[in-house]
Amino acid sequence: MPPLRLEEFLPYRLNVLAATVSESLATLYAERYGISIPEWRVIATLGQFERMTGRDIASHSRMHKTTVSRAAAALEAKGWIKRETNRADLREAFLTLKPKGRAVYDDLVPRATTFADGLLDGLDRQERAALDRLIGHLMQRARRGAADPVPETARGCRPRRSSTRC
Amino acid sequence: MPPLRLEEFLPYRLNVLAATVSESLATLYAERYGISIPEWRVIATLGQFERMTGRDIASHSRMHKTTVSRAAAALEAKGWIKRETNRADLREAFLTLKPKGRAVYDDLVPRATTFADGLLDGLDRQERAALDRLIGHLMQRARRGAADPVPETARGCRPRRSSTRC
DNA sequence: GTTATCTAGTTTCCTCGGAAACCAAAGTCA
DNA sequence: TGACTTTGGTTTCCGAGGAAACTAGATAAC
Repeated sequence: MPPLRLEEFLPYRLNVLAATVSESLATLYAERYGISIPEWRVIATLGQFERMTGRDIASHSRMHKTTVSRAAAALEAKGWIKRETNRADLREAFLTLKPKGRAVYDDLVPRATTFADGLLDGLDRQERAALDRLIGHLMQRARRGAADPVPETARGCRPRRSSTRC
Repeated sequence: MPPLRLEEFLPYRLNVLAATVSESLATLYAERYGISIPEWRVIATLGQFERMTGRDIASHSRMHKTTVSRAAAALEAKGWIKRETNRADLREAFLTLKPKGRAVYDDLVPRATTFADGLLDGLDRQERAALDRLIGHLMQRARRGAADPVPETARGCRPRRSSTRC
């Protein structure tokens, strides 16, 4: 049996890549405003949609609801976002950016965009399109549990854990 | 200024992709042997190189040395790996798989390979080659700090943290 | 040779964030 | 109406792992 070469193993490579990119990008958020990535994601989501409940932010940004809850609490404490209880459903609250939060968003977005552009630098249109499609493809496969033959009954409560993946 | 669409933001997509893939794959390791990903990486590295020091495992698998230390301790406690102090340098120890560890490796490798193949399923040769090159390209750009114009002096001690990235 | 620096590896401390429990408000069904 | 369930959100608890401190051995400088 040929040994597995870890450095060529796709899940491993994807993970190292994502970690490297994130590490580099997190520096940008952290060193300018001292915000965490969950906080950035909440800001980014609110910047994009104006007004959202925690539940919707969680589903759109693919974060755990507790993560969103904590990030939102931190942002509210800083006075960057506003929380308004929904009169029609008292369980939930609409979150919106306050001017200070909007200012942070407006400052970070071009930097984030520049960063992402830097990653793509040197790739032509076809390659960028290919990247786009490939990520979509892999995402879809990964979501379907890839090659796992696990019956439906065993699904639905995957163990979540670990930041160092693969 | 156009708002940033988080779901199209490359670092975010890479991170969600890596997280999804890892989550799915981690199930495979965990449900068969109850091992963590750091443990898997140590096993995979030793399966590939036979005999390595903790330092080398850390650098090859891109894990923090404390993570390797703990994973190795756990594997040693299970009797899956053997630790032999290097007589020529008493600080370090060579790690090797013991038969039980080798058996786990031999069982997991084909499953991991099948999983990775499942991700690539439906892609032709060109697309697979493109994926390979694109990951390499992005990796290289990300490592160079992408588009950050930060002077050299400020580098070298990036803040590390957070598993939910971007 | 002795002192200072460096390095492999472990341990301690602390933060992050997921799981599970929990709370309060809806929704459902009799 | 009242029990049971479901859902948005928070809190409590705990495990993972990075930072920093530490140990012990190696290397360099003098």
